[in-house]
Amino acid sequence: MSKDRPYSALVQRLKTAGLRPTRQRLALAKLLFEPTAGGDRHITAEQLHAEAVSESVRVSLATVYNSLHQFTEAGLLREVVVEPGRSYFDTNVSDHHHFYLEGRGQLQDIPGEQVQMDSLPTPPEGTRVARVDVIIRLSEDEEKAQ
Amino acid sequence: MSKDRPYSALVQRLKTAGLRPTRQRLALAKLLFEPTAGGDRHITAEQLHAEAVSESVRVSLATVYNSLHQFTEAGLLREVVVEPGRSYFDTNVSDHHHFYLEGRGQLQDIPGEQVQMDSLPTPPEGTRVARVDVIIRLSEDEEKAQ
DNA sequence: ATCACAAATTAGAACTGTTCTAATCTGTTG
DNA sequence: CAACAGATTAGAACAGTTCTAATTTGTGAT
Repeated sequence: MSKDRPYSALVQRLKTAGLRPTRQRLALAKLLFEPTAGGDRHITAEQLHAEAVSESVRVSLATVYNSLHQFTEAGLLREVVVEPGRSYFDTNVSDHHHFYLEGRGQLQDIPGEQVQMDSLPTPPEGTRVARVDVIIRLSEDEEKAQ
Repeated sequence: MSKDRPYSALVQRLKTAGLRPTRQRLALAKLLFEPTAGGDRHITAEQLHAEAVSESVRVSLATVYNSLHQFTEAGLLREVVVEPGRSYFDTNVSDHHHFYLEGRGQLQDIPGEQVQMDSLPTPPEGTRVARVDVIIRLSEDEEKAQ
């Protein structure tokens, strides 16, 4: 009875998204949405899989990919593309943008308000804006001068 | 004598970039920077290779990749990442941003002035801004309503 | 509880775009 | 035109992701 109490919020979240709360999805959701050290996460499929394995959650890489895409479709995650051949998934689905630290392959949220753009151009005929991505690419600052 | 006259500008451009003007590089540069129907290009390595082959330019895919990267390093091209597992190369290296038509995988330039952002956030300690990428993702507009 | 079935998971193969390797060829300089 | 660094090449290798077909699991009805 008390055994599955702590999961009930996540179970609900999955059900609402139309996803059966399986052992694997639950475990992944827990890793994604209940990080020990609070804050939003930016994680790749392989990282998440490694994390799951290291916490003795038995789940295949294929399921990690499936789940990440399902969560994304359900609006629980957002996919961020910053380098070719690797997708990041962001647990922060609110309106915001990113710093990307090129050397480290590290993403960091920028709160939405901190990037304001006036005058978005009007999209071409027959299209509408689906999303605006702003990526501020950072380099490690070698020069400590001044 | 007059035979290689038309190439001299490109030859010069390659030399200036520290690249030997080989047959392959010259042919690729021609395809990239002298498009028949003017305007800037957004092209992937495989597209460029296909184009070269279809114009009977004998060049390997490896060389296309090498050249694209060398051109990029030399500042003749700019790499644009909009979807995982595929890199686009943009012949427009001036300060500007992009529309990306998701369905078609098509990129389109937005002149720099048309996207103005006030208040760029200050980058984290020890880093500096290398570049700012703005990608306006578009969907095909199904609804013609109103 | 148990059944029946759709849905989910799985291992591993397959696939895609890219990079690497080691052999061959080519542009440049003297 | 010789010599050699630099460039090109085919094909293998690689990384990340998706697919496939067999197996397992969650759910709703009984």
